Amino acid sequence: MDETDLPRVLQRLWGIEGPARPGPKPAFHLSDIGRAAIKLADTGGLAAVSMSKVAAELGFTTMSLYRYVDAKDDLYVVMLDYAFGEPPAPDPEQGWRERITAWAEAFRDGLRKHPWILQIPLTEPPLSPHQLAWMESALQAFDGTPLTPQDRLSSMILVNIYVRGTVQLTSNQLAGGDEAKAADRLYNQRLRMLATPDRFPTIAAGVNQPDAVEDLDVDFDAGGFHDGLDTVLDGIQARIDRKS
Amino acid sequence: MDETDLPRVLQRLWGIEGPARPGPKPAFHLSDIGRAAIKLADTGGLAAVSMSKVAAELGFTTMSLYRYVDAKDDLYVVMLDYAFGEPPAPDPEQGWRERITAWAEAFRDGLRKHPWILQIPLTEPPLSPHQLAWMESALQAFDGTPLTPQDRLSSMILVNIYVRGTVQLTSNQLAGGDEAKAADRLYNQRLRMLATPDRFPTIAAGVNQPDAVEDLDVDFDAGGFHDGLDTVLDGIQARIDRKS
DNA sequence: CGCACACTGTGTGCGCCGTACACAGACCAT
DNA sequence: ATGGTCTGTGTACGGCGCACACAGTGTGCG
Repeated sequence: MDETDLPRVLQRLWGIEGPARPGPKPAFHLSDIGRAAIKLADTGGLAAVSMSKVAAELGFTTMSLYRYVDAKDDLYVVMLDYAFGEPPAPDPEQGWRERITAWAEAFRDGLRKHPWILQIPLTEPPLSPHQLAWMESALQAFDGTPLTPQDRLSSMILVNIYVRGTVQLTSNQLAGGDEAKAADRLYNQRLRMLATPDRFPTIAAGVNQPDAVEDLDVDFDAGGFHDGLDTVLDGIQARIDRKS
Repeated sequence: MDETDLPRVLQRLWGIEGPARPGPKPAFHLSDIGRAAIKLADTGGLAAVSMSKVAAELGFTTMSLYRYVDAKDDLYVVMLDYAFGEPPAPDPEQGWRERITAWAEAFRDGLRKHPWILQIPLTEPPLSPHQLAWMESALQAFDGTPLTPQDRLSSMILVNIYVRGTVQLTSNQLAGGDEAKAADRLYNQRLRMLATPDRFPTIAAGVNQPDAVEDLDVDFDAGGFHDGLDTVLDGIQARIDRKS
């Protein structure tokens, strides 16, 4: 029940600080670490984030970071919290479907902007300030529906999972346009070669059909994201209908 | 178009081997590497899988692995392929919904058995033999529906994403029963502490309501998995209804 | 007012990682 | 038989996360 049972990083992220203490004042702040690490990850991927690189970015030594962060995993927590920033405010004049769609788009945009987020192994449920803010924002989208709090939570998780999954599938080749199209063509070509009709009849039928030129993945970048999202939302709609 | 444009690991996984060549015979096989690595990962997580550990498990030197695998990432490909094994055969007497449900359960069980799978950063679309077999199995579940091949692919991806997401959320605390319940209680307790009603009214309302004892995550272990899956399938059902 | 001491950032060093590269021996095509 | 290629091995390098000892700093207490 005491707030001290929180991990130290979370305490610091929430601004829960003990009273003034003896010793020199800290030379920088957790947010500096977060900013530096995010900058590195945005340009070089998560692999480019190391304690020494972050420290060098700040102009300090590697070990100095450990005064702010207990371990590398804590650094990830900090990065996640600062990378998301503030969620969009739900528009009370819209329906739940438009609201959660807007939330999903904002979430997707955030993940596209910081693709390394999906490489971070998620070990704990979200508890940092901005993560809770996004959670709150998603839950508010279901205001006015007959869904129970538990239902709203499940629905939010469903949309969350959907966005994470689709972005992960499409962000493999992060460059848009031509490069993605080429990768897609290569994949279909390889599928056509490997998925022989005897062992993989359905795949072969899908990939060899003459009407659609190319399949898979890339479509999620265009309208595919909304198509899939609509499918998920249709499922939630069915749950709503059942309640009322 | 030539099969040689495949990555070497995939060639080997598919059994595409060149003709007999001079030089000593290989002392072991890709499958040995896969088995050893999976054994290590099952007991110690993905972090316990290193080139040297896998080599030691086989009784060879670290560098010998590089005769079979070009880099660490290739090792992951091998592990994935052998970890999944053969997918369940779709029962032709069942409807699409039961078939895809059975597939999702089998997939979930596989992920639960090898939790490290979700820690592997997926960099390429699936092309290994067993992965294609699972893909084929899922697509066959939609036989008899009016869905186009593209629709079936999207639907499969949707279910795939759902299973991956839910298992990832629940496998944080892998031990079942008491431990998971304790972690859930702790999480709710922390939420209650941090999600103040002024800034997080909806979260607070959900977590403070008196009727349900605890929320989140754990429910996915029990019936929650099927609830969420049914929601997704309801969405696919809506798509089917629209087609016919 | 001064001082004890908790706390700051620093330096050194350890063990582990992935893997590049040179090498000696094993084996098949000729 | 033998040439050439592939095998597994040994050594080495740079980078990683982090434990630990250290000197300097600044506050609260006597």
